[in-house]
Amino acid sequence: MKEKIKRDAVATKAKIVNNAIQLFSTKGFDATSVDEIAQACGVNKAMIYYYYKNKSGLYEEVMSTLMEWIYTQVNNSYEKNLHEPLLSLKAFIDTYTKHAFQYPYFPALLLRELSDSGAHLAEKMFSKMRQIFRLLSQILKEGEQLGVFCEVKPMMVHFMIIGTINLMVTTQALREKVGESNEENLDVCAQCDEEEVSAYIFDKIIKMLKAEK
Amino acid sequence: MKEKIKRDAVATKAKIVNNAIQLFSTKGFDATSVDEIAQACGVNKAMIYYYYKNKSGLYEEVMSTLMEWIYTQVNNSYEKNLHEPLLSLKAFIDTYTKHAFQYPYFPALLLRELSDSGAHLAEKMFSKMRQIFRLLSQILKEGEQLGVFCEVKPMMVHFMIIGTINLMVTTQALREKVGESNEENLDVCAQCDEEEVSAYIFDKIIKMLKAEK
DNA sequence: TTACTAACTAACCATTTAGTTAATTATAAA
DNA sequence: TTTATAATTAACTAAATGGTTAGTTAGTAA
Repeated sequence: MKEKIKRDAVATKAKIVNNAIQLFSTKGFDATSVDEIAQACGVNKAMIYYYYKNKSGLYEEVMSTLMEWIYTQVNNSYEKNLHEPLLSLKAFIDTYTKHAFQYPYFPALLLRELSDSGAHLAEKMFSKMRQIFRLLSQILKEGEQLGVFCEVKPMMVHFMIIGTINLMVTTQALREKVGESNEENLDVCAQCDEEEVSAYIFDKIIKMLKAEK
Repeated sequence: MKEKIKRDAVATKAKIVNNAIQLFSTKGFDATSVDEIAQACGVNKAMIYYYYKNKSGLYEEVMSTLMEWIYTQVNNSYEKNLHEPLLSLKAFIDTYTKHAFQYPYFPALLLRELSDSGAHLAEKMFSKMRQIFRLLSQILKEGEQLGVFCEVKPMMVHFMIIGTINLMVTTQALREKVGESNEENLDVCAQCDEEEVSAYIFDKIIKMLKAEK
């Protein structure tokens, strides 16, 4: 039988990325030290430099991976609802929301990167972003051609969707806290879960997209 | 006559905050060093610790100041358009957009703070955020009562507005770059300026808010 | 003129961090 | 079994950073 594996390059590398995803997407780039990542996955720090050029290299890998995941999921659900703009759009919003709730720090991370004009942003990930946007554009165009949607700026609609999700996800913990004390009658949607957020956004975006007769 | 002032505590403190605003809102918290701030305003580093408890203390001051500014401006334009939901909303969006374009890194900074559940967030600033939200809620409620707007979740509408602005501002440089090369026929709104962004968002939000008959 | 205080400086310290290196061990091919 | 190489480690460096401190001026009130 196979001896117990003491060395496994593939596994080690995977451990590094996974822990890096966890840490970067929880604390951000600067606040996460390489030592910390190494310790988190019980691997010597030098191993990180063995598998990746440097901290930024690892970071790029992390961001690319996360983006790749979104894209794959969004694309899958798109292909399941070909030429059905309403369903496609619903799936798009659902998928993005789900992913955002799973990695709540990702929006902040992304925004940070964008603020630097993509200075440290891997082109690989950058192109994935464009692909996602292209997909939504496609959905909107089809809807328009079928007379279901009115003419819009896809970029704006895209940002309305993911911008709202970003904020809902990011502020969730905060809103829950405020919701508890429930001072005044301010409704901060403290109880809103993933499905509700997704459904509400879809509902409002649809209203916005409704073709004028 | 008065001799030339060689020491001016008020001016020095002001210099520190102003440069800190500039740097923090351009590079973020971690990427900005205290030495850097001191150098930027030609003041000895120790002075920063003389006037502020520590780096975080200065940061809190900066964030509070920025929030205060938005609130004041938003509130002013609100009071100029009392009981005119449409005008109030327009002013709200205009003001927020203007501020965001002026401090393009602020959205990222804010999102970062929110991600930490406001761990490092000064309560002072936190309450300003709630005040801004309360103001929008008020506008929406009035619109509803006057039969101009339909019933909505203010929190969601709020996030749709500022979430979109955030992303438009943050990605501006990037979109301009992509717009130049203009590969494919993707419209990334590369030419959109402050006014256009503001107007488009207003237009779409209004459509979303239109009362059903 | 003296005494006092607020404003300011230069130098330093302790700690953290990204990144390196030289040595060591496991593994698989010869 | 030997050997080459891929994987791994401990220990290190150099630079940067937040924060401190001892001491110095400039302004002011008695």
